Amino acid sequence: MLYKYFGVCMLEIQQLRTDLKTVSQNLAKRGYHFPVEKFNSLEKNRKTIQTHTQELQAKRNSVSKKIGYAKSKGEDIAPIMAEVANLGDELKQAETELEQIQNQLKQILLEVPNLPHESTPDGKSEADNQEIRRYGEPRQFDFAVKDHVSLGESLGLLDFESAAKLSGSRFSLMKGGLARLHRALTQFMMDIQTQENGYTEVYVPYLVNNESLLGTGQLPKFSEDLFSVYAGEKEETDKQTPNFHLIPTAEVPITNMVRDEIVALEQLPMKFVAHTPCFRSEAGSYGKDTRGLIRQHQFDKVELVQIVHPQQSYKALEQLLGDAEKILQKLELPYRVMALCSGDIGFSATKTYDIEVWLPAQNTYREISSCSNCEAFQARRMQARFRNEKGKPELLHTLNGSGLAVGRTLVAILENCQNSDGNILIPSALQAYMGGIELLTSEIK
RNA sequence: GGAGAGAUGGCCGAGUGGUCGAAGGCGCUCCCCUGCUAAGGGAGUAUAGGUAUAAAACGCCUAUCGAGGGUUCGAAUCCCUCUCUCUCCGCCA
Repeated sequence: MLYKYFGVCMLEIQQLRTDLKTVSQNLAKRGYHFPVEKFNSLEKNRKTIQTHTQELQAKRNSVSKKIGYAKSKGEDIAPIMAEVANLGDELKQAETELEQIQNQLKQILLEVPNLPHESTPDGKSEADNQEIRRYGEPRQFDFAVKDHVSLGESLGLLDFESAAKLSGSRFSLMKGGLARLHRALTQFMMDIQTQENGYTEVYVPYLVNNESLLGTGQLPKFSEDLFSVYAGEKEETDKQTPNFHLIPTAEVPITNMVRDEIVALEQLPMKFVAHTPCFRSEAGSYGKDTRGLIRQHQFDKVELVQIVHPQQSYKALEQLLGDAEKILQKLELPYRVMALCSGDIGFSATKTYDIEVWLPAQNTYREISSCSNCEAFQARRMQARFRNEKGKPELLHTLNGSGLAVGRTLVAILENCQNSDGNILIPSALQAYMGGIELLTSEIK
């Protein structure tokens, strides 16, 4: 296991060793400063210690073989034994040293984000993201628009007070037609993705272990964003390490399906969709989107994951994006597609498109989906491979995207489809999922 | 929760202290043979890391038989802990 660690780093360890300059320059584009000096000195040490350790191991192995051989011939083994008298201690010390240094390297490498793809625009923040296209025209209202909170509350269908009583801030409680609309939306999204876009529906665990989160890149760096779960009654002192974490996105369980697997070429591409709740601590977002359903500790999402041949991943990204867009098109909600800049893409991504839906009450577009190609970044961490054309194991490429965030879609429907009387016109694509109801009012059970 | 059984390469499966990285089979690749088809013969076929190199191939070395520790000159094999799977009993939506 000692030598397995480099499998978990972000890049080929070879690339880091031979072309560190380019790598750190690329990382700088996304605002990450690779600790070059520290890495180099650790690497130098690693090299010396590893060589030394392996020499000692080789010696031990050859001497042990000699002993076995001599013994089988009935020869005296005492002189050979003397030869290796203190080899054991020396070896153990070297192995320990090596392990320590490997661990230090591993710690550094696990926190290194993915390299931005060449097509990812350079930039520092959200402000530098590039608009790719727009769909639909924001509707012109001849009355003062309400935001989704006032709409929901005045209909008596959205109850933040109860949610706060039950759980606290950043939770919500929906009733009647609104709760049904929420359910209808998820069904609608799932049906489109499975029946029209070719995704296979999966039902996944909502509690996952550390390895899974390490695999997709949420750990070790972003543990403060997660909710932890400690099973059963435990002593306080045991509570250091959680048994599970609640998933922040279904990307984690779905993508990890291929962790430590070698899949057959014919199985590619793999396309999965799941509807799950997502749980995020939203640490560090104090004061941001405090009103309404936009930023919650718990929200539902329909998640798309593709596991593909490396040569296909950018084509797959465009396809995945289109699959997510289709939902908004069918719901007739105006949106735009943004290419995130190097400073704004997520830890595991090389390239990310955000879909932003029009919210009239905020008079702006807000993120409703994020579609990313992670190339081999997650696959390397997960040791997720396929057997390529030459029969050799090769790292897969993984992609994920929301198709869509259900709560935010609900917000968009409320705000975009509101009438002057505060009732909501249900998009025609959803009416079948609402038992034919066309207008959302306070009356619906 | 109680009692038992198990985890070995892409797959199946042998292996209870020494030249075992692992028999045999299946699958796969290449070659030969056979006028098709089927069958047969031969060779090859794990992964990762290190070393060397401009880079690679070959070679050499190291690690890996669920995971982690221990015993030993030497562990797939013995001991301990954990995880997972299976069977039976109990409990349970």
